[in-house]
Amino acid sequence: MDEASNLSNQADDQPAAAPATVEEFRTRLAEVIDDLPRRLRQCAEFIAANTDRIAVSTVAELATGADVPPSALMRFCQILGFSGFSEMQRLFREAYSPGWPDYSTRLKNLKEEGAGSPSALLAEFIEAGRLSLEALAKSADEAALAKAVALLTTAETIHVIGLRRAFPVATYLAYVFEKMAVPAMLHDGVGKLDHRFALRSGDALLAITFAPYSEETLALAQDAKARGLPVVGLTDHMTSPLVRFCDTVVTVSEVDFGAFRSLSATIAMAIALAVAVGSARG
Amino acid sequence: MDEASNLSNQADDQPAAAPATVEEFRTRLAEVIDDLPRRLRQCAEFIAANTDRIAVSTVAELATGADVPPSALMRFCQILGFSGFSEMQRLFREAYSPGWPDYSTRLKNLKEEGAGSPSALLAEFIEAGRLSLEALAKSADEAALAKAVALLTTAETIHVIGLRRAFPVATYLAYVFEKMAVPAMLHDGVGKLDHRFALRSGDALLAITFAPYSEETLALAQDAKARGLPVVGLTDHMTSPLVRFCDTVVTVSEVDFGAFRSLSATIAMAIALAVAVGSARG
DNA sequence: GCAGAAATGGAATAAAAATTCCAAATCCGC
DNA sequence: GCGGATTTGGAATTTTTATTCCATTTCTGC
Repeated sequence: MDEASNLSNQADDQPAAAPATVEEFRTRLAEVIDDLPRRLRQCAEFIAANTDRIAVSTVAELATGADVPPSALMRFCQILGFSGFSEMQRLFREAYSPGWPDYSTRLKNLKEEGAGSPSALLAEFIEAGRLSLEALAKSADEAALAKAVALLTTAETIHVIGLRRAFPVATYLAYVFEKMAVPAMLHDGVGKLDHRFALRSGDALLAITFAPYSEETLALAQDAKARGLPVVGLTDHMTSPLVRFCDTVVTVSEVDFGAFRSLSATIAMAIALAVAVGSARG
Repeated sequence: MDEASNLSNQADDQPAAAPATVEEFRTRLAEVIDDLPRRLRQCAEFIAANTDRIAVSTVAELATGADVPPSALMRFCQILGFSGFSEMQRLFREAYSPGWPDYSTRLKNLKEEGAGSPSALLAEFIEAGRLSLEALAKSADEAALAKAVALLTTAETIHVIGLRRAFPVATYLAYVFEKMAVPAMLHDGVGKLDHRFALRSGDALLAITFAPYSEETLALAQDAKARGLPVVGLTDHMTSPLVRFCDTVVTVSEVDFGAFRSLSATIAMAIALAVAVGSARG
């Protein structure tokens, strides 16, 4: 085929499937950006840095911004698989979510529904989650996190335990490890089996517990410690009883609303830990 | 002055100052909405409820949405003080701020700071969580949430299902229901038992799934629906396959970073739902 | 530095959108 | 229910915007 002889690996010899989501769009953009001629790369770079303006701009405006003629921008849209600019813009217009009314106004509105209404509760939990995340951003102990990653990276199997309120965190960790092909075992307490003998030399334990601390979690951590296995703790405070069984402790404090916590910060910390371990293991 | 004798207090006798900010716009809208003839009021109401779409829609689209002819919408823009629709749209296009993060820039920064450093990852997940929570605050559908609460409040036993990525959410819901003494059953898929016959008349199902949607969750929802039980869905998009089996759907979209999502917004929504149901049941 | 291929800029054209205008319908005070 | 004023719907018009096309320039391999 003669059309196949031009350029190298991208889509001008195929029917060209247009990205259907913003995510696909970004992937496609990243794929092509490196082997694009000068003007088209200018388009790509400008678009990558101003994706948010596609929905509300005209071809001419974007072309001016990228400092290219409109026709170059049109060609760029087609290379990405769209029939033209309009089709690309439609994607962003549909995906668009408004930047206003701004967050605090909207929270106020939600709360005005009346105390105890579902909307008001939602607003409270959103707020609690956000405060927790902000607190974590300020207080995270980078050294402890780095050490935890190091310990878990060299482990053969990672054992994860977290019960009651910590259980969702443990299950999410198990999910992420699974996806990243890291050997991991979730200790879920089904059938009151503690599976303590599944912890073998060379393994490590990642224990998660918050006040009021679970007996079972503490017991497993103690056992692992006694057998000389590395133990990483994820808990709420340095005074937690878990601390004394751990080689490294990562603390996360959640702002709670009523009797329940949002878990936002805890989960953010947990994924960061898991993904860092997954990447380090290759 | 004869022009001054028509209508009462609004601007058709003045040179008509167009609102210069979104806030002024809202004030003006509130001022005029009450003494507007039928069609124009329809415009005003639709615009008030969909202000966020002005920046990304055409006259025809908005007119269709408000169920008025385009000319009515034009007149409406002029009553508000704009020369026409375009001028009004410009206000919103300029005020617009992006609803999604600028990934390419961020990913670049991350690479420069040393890819996958645990702290950098943590910062990313914190940011993703924060954005998700803000997006939830802006986009939450209060009516759907209220309806979901109502359905679950009258149910005898609440059945909760959510697998894979949704599993942490399901377990947290189960935990909250347990703490609030709400009869609930978590369908966890242990032993590949689907426990579908545990759903009895008078019960309700709360199904949680995100793309790529779990077969098992969809199957259970379908089964419940077929048997006439109320089904509440918690999913990522109105186009989710779960939607067609549900009586009410609550959607939450998470900003993801890399392949993983923070779950912050989803969990905030889930707790709000659970606590609202728990309180309503007394 | 030459031939062929690819890329580019800008003018021409097509498509889509906004805006105006006016005849018909509706409302309102008497 | 009559006459004047207001409101309405939709077709016609104008303006803006997207898209195509092609002559000119710039690369690339020899």
